[in-house]
Amino acid sequence: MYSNELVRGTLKTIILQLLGEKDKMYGYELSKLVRERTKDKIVLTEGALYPILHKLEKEKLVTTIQEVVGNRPRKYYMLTSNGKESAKEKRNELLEFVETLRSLMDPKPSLSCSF
Amino acid sequence: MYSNELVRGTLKTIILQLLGEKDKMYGYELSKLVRERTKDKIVLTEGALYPILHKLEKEKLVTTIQEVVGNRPRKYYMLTSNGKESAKEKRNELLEFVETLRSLMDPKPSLSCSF
DNA sequence: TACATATACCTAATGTTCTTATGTATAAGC
DNA sequence: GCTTATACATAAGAACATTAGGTATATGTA
Repeated sequence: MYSNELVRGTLKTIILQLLGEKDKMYGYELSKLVRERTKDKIVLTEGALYPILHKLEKEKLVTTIQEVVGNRPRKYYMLTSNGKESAKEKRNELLEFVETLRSLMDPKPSLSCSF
Repeated sequence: MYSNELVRGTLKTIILQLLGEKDKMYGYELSKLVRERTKDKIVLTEGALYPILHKLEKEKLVTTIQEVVGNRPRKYYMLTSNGKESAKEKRNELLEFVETLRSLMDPKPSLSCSF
Protein backbone atom coordinates (compact mmCIF):
# COMPACT_ATOMS: atom_id res chain seq x y z
CA MET A 1 0.00 0.00 0.00
CA TYR A 2 1.28 3.41 -0.90
CA SER A 3 2.14 5.98 1.72
CA ASN A 4 -0.85 8.09 2.56
CA GLU A 5 0.68 11.38 1.53
CA LEU A 6 1.07 10.13 -2.02
CA VAL A 7 -2.55 9.11 -2.39
CA ARG A 8 -3.71 12.31 -0.80
CA GLY A 9 -5.13 14.61 -3.39
CA THR A 10 -5.83 11.99 -6.01
CA LEU A 11 -8.87 10.43 -4.38
CA LYS A 12 -11.41 12.91 -5.68
CA THR A 13 -10.20 12.39 -9.23
CA ILE A 14 -10.26 8.63 -8.80
CA ILE A 15 -13.82 8.69 -7.51
CA LEU A 16 -15.03 10.91 -10.33
CA GLN A 17 -13.32 8.67 -12.86
CA LEU A 18 -14.85 5.49 -11.49
CA LEU A 19 -18.30 7.04 -11.24
CA GLY A 20 -17.93 7.93 -14.90
CA GLU A 21 -17.44 4.31 -15.83
CA LYS A 22 -20.80 3.10 -14.57
CA ASP A 23 -24.30 4.50 -14.46
CA LYS A 24 -24.37 4.60 -10.71
CA MET A 25 -22.32 3.38 -7.78
CA TYR A 26 -22.61 3.39 -4.02
CA GLY A 27 -19.92 4.15 -1.49
CA TYR A 28 -19.09 0.71 -0.33
CA GLU A 29 -18.92 -0.44 -3.94
CA LEU A 30 -16.46 2.33 -4.82
CA SER A 31 -14.31 1.46 -1.87
CA LYS A 32 -14.13 -2.20 -2.88
CA LEU A 33 -13.57 -1.38 -6.53
CA VAL A 34 -10.56 0.79 -5.77
CA ARG A 35 -9.00 -1.91 -3.61
CA GLU A 36 -9.73 -4.50 -6.24
CA ARG A 37 -8.45 -2.54 -9.21
CA THR A 38 -5.29 -1.46 -7.42
CA LYS A 39 -4.71 -4.75 -5.62
CA ASP A 40 -4.93 -2.98 -2.27
CA LYS A 41 -2.22 -0.53 -3.24
CA ILE A 42 -4.69 2.32 -2.98
CA VAL A 43 -7.20 2.03 -0.17
CA LEU A 44 -10.15 4.38 -0.04
CA THR A 45 -11.06 4.44 3.64
CA GLU A 46 -14.54 5.36 4.74
CA GLY A 47 -13.36 8.42 6.59
CA ALA A 48 -12.03 9.76 3.31
CA LEU A 49 -14.67 8.36 1.00
CA TYR A 50 -17.89 9.66 2.50
CA PRO A 51 -16.75 13.24 3.09
CA ILE A 52 -15.60 13.39 -0.53
CA LEU A 53 -18.90 12.01 -1.82
CA HIS A 54 -20.85 14.48 0.31
CA LYS A 55 -18.74 17.30 -0.95
CA LEU A 56 -19.22 16.27 -4.57
CA GLU A 57 -22.94 16.22 -3.94
CA LYS A 58 -22.88 19.68 -2.42
CA GLU A 59 -20.94 20.88 -5.44
CA LYS A 60 -23.60 19.31 -7.66
CA LEU A 61 -21.11 17.13 -9.45
CA VAL A 62 -23.08 14.08 -8.40
CA THR A 63 -26.67 13.33 -7.50
CA THR A 64 -27.92 10.50 -5.36
CA ILE A 65 -30.67 7.94 -5.24
CA GLN A 66 -31.40 6.00 -2.11
CA GLU A 67 -32.50 2.43 -2.37
CA VAL A 68 -33.00 -0.37 0.09
CA VAL A 69 -31.40 -3.63 -0.89
CA GLY A 70 -31.93 -6.66 1.34
CA ASN A 71 -33.10 -4.47 4.20
CA ARG A 72 -29.94 -2.35 4.08
CA PRO A 73 -30.00 1.22 2.85
CA ARG A 74 -27.85 1.98 -0.13
CA LYS A 75 -27.04 5.39 -1.55
CA TYR A 76 -26.20 5.46 -5.21
CA TYR A 77 -24.12 8.27 -6.67
CA MET A 78 -24.31 9.40 -10.27
CA LEU A 79 -22.37 12.04 -12.17
CA THR A 80 -24.32 15.09 -13.24
CA SER A 81 -23.40 16.67 -16.56
CA ASN A 82 -21.19 19.09 -14.66
CA GLY A 83 -19.73 16.07 -12.92
CA LYS A 84 -18.93 14.40 -16.23
CA GLU A 85 -17.22 17.55 -17.38
CA SER A 86 -15.28 17.81 -14.16
CA ALA A 87 -14.31 14.13 -14.29
CA LYS A 88 -12.79 14.61 -17.74
CA GLU A 89 -10.90 17.71 -16.68
CA LYS A 90 -9.56 16.13 -13.54
CA ARG A 91 -8.55 13.00 -15.38
CA ASN A 92 -6.62 15.02 -17.93
CA GLU A 93 -4.98 17.08 -15.24
CA LEU A 94 -3.94 13.94 -13.39
CA LEU A 95 -2.50 12.31 -16.49
CA GLU A 96 -0.55 15.44 -17.33
CA PHE A 97 0.66 15.72 -13.76
CA VAL A 98 1.79 12.13 -13.83
CA GLU A 99 3.79 12.80 -16.98
CA THR A 100 5.42 15.79 -15.36
CA LEU A 101 6.33 13.69 -12.36
CA ARG A 102 7.82 10.99 -14.52
CA SER A 103 9.95 13.49 -16.35
CA LEU A 104 11.13 14.88 -13.03
CA MET A 105 11.99 11.42 -11.76
CA ASP A 106 13.96 10.76 -14.88
CA PRO A 107 17.42 11.52 -13.55
CA LYS A 108 19.23 14.26 -15.36
CA PRO A 109 22.92 13.54 -14.87
CA SER A 110 24.78 16.73 -14.07
CA LEU A 111 26.26 17.98 -17.27
CA SER A 112 29.72 16.59 -17.54
CA CYS A 113 32.02 16.84 -20.45
CA SER A 114 34.93 14.56 -21.00
CA PHE A 115 36.93 17.07 -22.99
CA MET B 1 -0.04 25.02 -12.79
CA TYR B 2 -1.54 21.96 -11.24
CA SER B 3 -4.10 22.17 -8.49
CA ASN B 4 -2.45 22.20 -5.12
CA GLU B 5 -4.04 19.04 -3.83
CA LEU B 6 -2.39 17.03 -6.58
CA VAL B 7 1.10 18.26 -5.88
CA ARG B 8 0.63 17.80 -2.17
CA GLY B 9 2.44 14.72 -1.01
CA THR B 10 4.88 14.51 -3.89
CA LEU B 11 7.11 17.41 -2.91
CA LYS B 12 9.29 15.48 -0.50
CA THR B 13 10.02 12.86 -3.13
CA ILE B 14 10.75 15.52 -5.71
CA ILE B 15 13.19 17.28 -3.40
CA LEU B 16 15.01 14.07 -2.52
CA GLN B 17 15.24 13.16 -6.17
CA LEU B 18 16.68 16.52 -7.21
CA LEU B 19 19.13 16.55 -4.32
CA GLY B 20 20.30 13.16 -5.56
CA GLU B 21 21.16 14.59 -8.94
CA LYS B 22 23.74 17.06 -7.69
CA ASP B 23 26.34 17.09 -4.97
CA LYS B 24 24.66 19.88 -3.10
CA MET B 25 21.84 22.34 -3.58
CA TYR B 26 20.35 25.22 -1.68
CA GLY B 27 16.71 26.01 -1.15
CA TYR B 28 16.28 28.83 -3.58
CA GLU B 29 18.07 26.79 -6.22
CA LEU B 30 15.72 23.85 -5.69
CA SER B 31 12.73 26.10 -5.96
CA LYS B 32 13.90 27.55 -9.25
CA LEU B 33 14.92 24.18 -10.62
CA VAL B 34 11.47 22.70 -10.03
CA ARG B 35 9.79 25.62 -11.76
CA GLU B 36 12.24 25.43 -14.62
CA ARG B 37 12.06 21.68 -15.12
CA THR B 38 8.28 21.61 -14.93
CA LYS B 39 7.72 24.86 -16.83
CA ASP B 40 5.95 26.34 -13.82
CA LYS B 41 3.49 23.46 -13.68
CA ILE B 42 4.81 22.48 -10.27
CA VAL B 43 5.71 25.35 -8.00
CA LEU B 44 7.62 24.70 -4.83
CA THR B 45 6.68 27.63 -2.61
CA GLU B 46 8.94 28.69 0.23
CA GLY B 47 6.35 27.90 2.85
CA ALA B 48 6.43 24.31 1.68
CA LEU B 49 10.08 24.07 0.75
CA TYR B 50 11.82 25.15 3.93
CA PRO B 51 9.74 23.13 6.37
CA ILE B 52 10.39 20.04 4.24
CA LEU B 53 14.13 20.69 4.12
CA HIS B 54 14.24 21.21 7.87
CA LYS B 55 12.32 18.03 8.43
CA LEU B 56 14.65 16.08 6.16
CA GLU B 57 17.56 17.44 8.14
CA LYS B 58 15.97 16.43 11.42
CA GLU B 59 15.40 12.97 10.01
CA LYS B 60 19.09 12.89 9.03
CA LEU B 61 18.31 12.32 5.39
CA VAL B 62 20.24 15.46 4.52
CA THR B 63 23.08 17.44 6.04
CA THR B 64 23.83 21.09 5.50
CA ILE B 65 26.74 23.41 4.92
CA GLN B 66 26.39 27.13 5.27
CA GLU B 67 28.31 29.38 2.97
CA VAL B 68 28.28 33.06 2.26
CA VAL B 69 28.14 33.95 -1.41
CA GLY B 70 28.30 37.61 -2.39
CA ASN B 71 27.47 38.68 1.15
CA ARG B 72 24.32 36.59 1.21
CA PRO B 73 24.06 33.45 3.34
CA ARG B 74 23.39 30.26 1.52
CA LYS B 75 22.55 26.90 3.04
CA TYR B 76 23.49 23.89 0.98
CA TYR B 77 21.71 20.60 1.44
CA MET B 78 23.28 17.23 0.69
CA LEU B 79 21.86 13.73 0.87
CA THR B 80 23.29 11.48 3.57
CA SER B 81 23.67 7.80 2.75
CA ASN B 82 20.31 7.23 4.43
CA GLY B 83 18.99 10.04 2.32
CA LYS B 84 20.23 8.41 -0.86
CA GLU B 85 18.56 5.19 0.15
CA SER B 86 15.34 7.00 0.95
CA ALA B 87 15.45 8.94 -2.29
CA LYS B 88 15.63 5.71 -4.28
CA GLU B 89 12.79 4.13 -2.34
CA LYS B 90 10.57 7.15 -2.65
CA ARG B 91 11.30 7.46 -6.33
CA ASN B 92 10.36 3.85 -6.92
CA GLU B 93 7.23 4.20 -4.86
CA LEU B 94 6.22 7.29 -6.82
CA LEU B 95 6.82 5.65 -10.18
CA GLU B 96 4.80 2.62 -9.13
CA PHE B 97 2.06 4.84 -7.81
CA VAL B 98 1.97 6.75 -11.04
CA GLU B 99 1.55 3.50 -12.95
CA THR B 100 -1.29 2.48 -10.69
CA LEU B 101 -2.96 5.82 -11.28
CA ARG B 102 -2.60 5.50 -15.01
CA SER B 103 -4.16 2.08 -14.98
CA LEU B 104 -7.04 3.45 -12.90
CA MET B 105 -7.54 6.33 -15.31
CA ASP B 106 -7.64 3.91 -18.18
CA PRO B 107 -11.39 3.61 -18.54
CA LYS B 108 -12.70 0.09 -18.18
CA PRO B 109 -15.90 0.00 -20.23
CA SER B 110 -18.60 -1.84 -18.32
CA LEU B 111 -18.61 -5.38 -19.60
CA SER B 112 -21.08 -5.59 -22.39
CA CYS B 113 -21.65 -8.48 -24.67
CA SER B 114 -23.26 -8.18 -28.04
CA PHE B 115 -24.59 -11.74 -28.07
C1' DT C 1 18.45 58.38 -5.96
C1' DA C 2 14.58 55.91 -5.31
C1' DC C 3 12.15 51.90 -6.49
C1' DA C 4 11.31 47.42 -8.15
C1' DT C 5 12.98 42.96 -8.81
C1' DA C 6 15.86 39.08 -7.81
C1' DT C 7 18.31 36.56 -4.45
C1' DA C 8 18.21 34.04 0.03
C1' DC C 9 16.63 32.66 4.28
C1' DC C 10 12.74 31.84 7.78
C1' DT C 11 8.16 31.20 10.46
C1' DA C 12 3.22 31.54 11.97
C1' DA C 13 -1.71 31.39 11.18
C1' DT C 14 -4.82 29.27 8.51
C1' DG C 15 -7.23 25.89 5.68
C1' DT C 16 -7.80 21.51 3.50
C1' DT C 17 -7.49 16.81 3.35
C1' DC C 18 -7.00 12.50 5.19
C1' DT C 19 -6.35 9.09 9.28
C1' DT C 20 -8.00 7.08 13.17
C1' DA C 21 -11.54 6.05 15.96
C1' DT C 22 -16.11 5.60 16.89
C1' DG C 23 -21.06 4.81 16.18
C1' DT C 24 -25.33 2.48 14.17
C1' DA C 25 -27.51 -1.46 11.96
C1' DT C 26 -28.47 -5.70 9.06
C1' DA C 27 -26.94 -10.19 6.92
C1' DA C 28 -24.31 -14.22 6.44
C1' DG C 29 -21.13 -17.80 7.76
C1' DC C 30 -19.27 -20.78 11.24
C1' DG D 1 -23.30 -16.79 19.83
C1' DC D 2 -19.48 -14.78 17.54
C1' DT D 3 -17.07 -12.96 13.67
C1' DT D 4 -16.99 -11.06 9.28
C1' DA D 5 -19.10 -8.57 5.58
C1' DT D 6 -22.20 -5.11 4.16
C1' DA D 7 -23.58 -0.14 4.42
C1' DC D 8 -23.93 4.23 6.10
C1' DA D 9 -22.02 8.31 8.89
C1' DT D 10 -19.28 11.72 11.81
C1' DA D 11 -15.75 13.79 14.95
C1' DA D 12 -11.07 14.55 16.84
C1' DG D 13 -6.71 14.99 15.45
C1' DA D 14 -2.50 14.88 12.47
C1' DA D 15 -0.16 16.24 8.46
C1' DC D 16 0.78 19.08 4.86
C1' DA D 17 0.75 23.06 2.06
C1' DT D 18 -0.99 28.00 1.26
C1' DT D 19 -0.94 32.52 2.36
C1' DA D 20 1.09 36.08 4.39
C1' DG D 21 4.41 38.07 6.82
C1' DG D 22 9.34 39.10 8.24
C1' DT D 23 14.65 40.07 7.45
C1' DA D 24 18.41 41.34 4.45
C1' DT D 25 21.58 42.02 0.31
C1' DA D 26 22.37 42.89 -4.73
C1' DT D 27 21.12 44.52 -9.15
C1' DG D 28 18.82 46.86 -12.74
C1' DT D 29 16.30 50.93 -14.07
C1' DA D 30 13.59 55.12 -14.32
